[in-house]
Amino acid sequence: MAVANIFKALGDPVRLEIVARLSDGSTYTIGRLSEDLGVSRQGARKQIQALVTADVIELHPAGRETHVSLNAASLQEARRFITQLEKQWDQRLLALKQLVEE
Amino acid sequence: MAVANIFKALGDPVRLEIVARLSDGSTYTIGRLSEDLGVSRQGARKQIQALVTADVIELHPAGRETHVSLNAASLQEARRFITQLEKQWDQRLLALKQLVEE
DNA sequence: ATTATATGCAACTAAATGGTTGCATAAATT
DNA sequence: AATTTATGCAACCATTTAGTTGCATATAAT
Repeated sequence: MAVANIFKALGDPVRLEIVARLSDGSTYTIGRLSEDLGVSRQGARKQIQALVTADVIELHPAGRETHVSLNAASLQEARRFITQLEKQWDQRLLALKQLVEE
Repeated sequence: MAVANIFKALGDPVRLEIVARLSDGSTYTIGRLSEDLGVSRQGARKQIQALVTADVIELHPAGRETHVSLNAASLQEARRFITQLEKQWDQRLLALKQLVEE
């Protein structure tokens, strides 16, 4: 289950906050992004790295700073997975309803 | 970020498999559900408990067995969260595109 | 009553996780 | 050239996690 890695990456308050910030499309440097997360810069950096490893965000070095951006494809994959589960669920409910109405 | 707990619950292969099975709407006992997951019954039971704690599934005791069912509301919450992020992302892309076209 | 089944509970282990601090270094600024 | 800034790397620590095994217990079947 490759998508489990994406969910896992989203399953931490600090990492989810990072992703939420990036989803506004702005460009952040690692330093900027690390502010106000309630952890040290290096603590934030580790979570950023976790998101990179899970392919949820990307790093783009530029001079002495590094820009961070979202990989929207991962979000999409996660959403599609859930949508698929919900679809099965809804179909089951429909089948049950029809059974009762007979 | 309450939704982080749901993502965390989905962020493990065994747990995600459990959720995927339950999404077909069938009723499983804990024992049935624990089969073929590649871990011991107690190992599976711990993951089931983790999903219960995260409010992703529910247990319904019945005699000597316990039935397990999905809480579709949690899935929906997770999906809606991602959808919201994607929305912001898409709006940003649109704004950038318009900027270029000027 | 005995046996089989479904489940629960507890102790234990190894590895992963989330966080820290300290120091190093490359790039930009003065 | 000296300083400031942005970042990286490594060691360390406490807690959580994912898994195990062993034993207990309540319900159902024979």
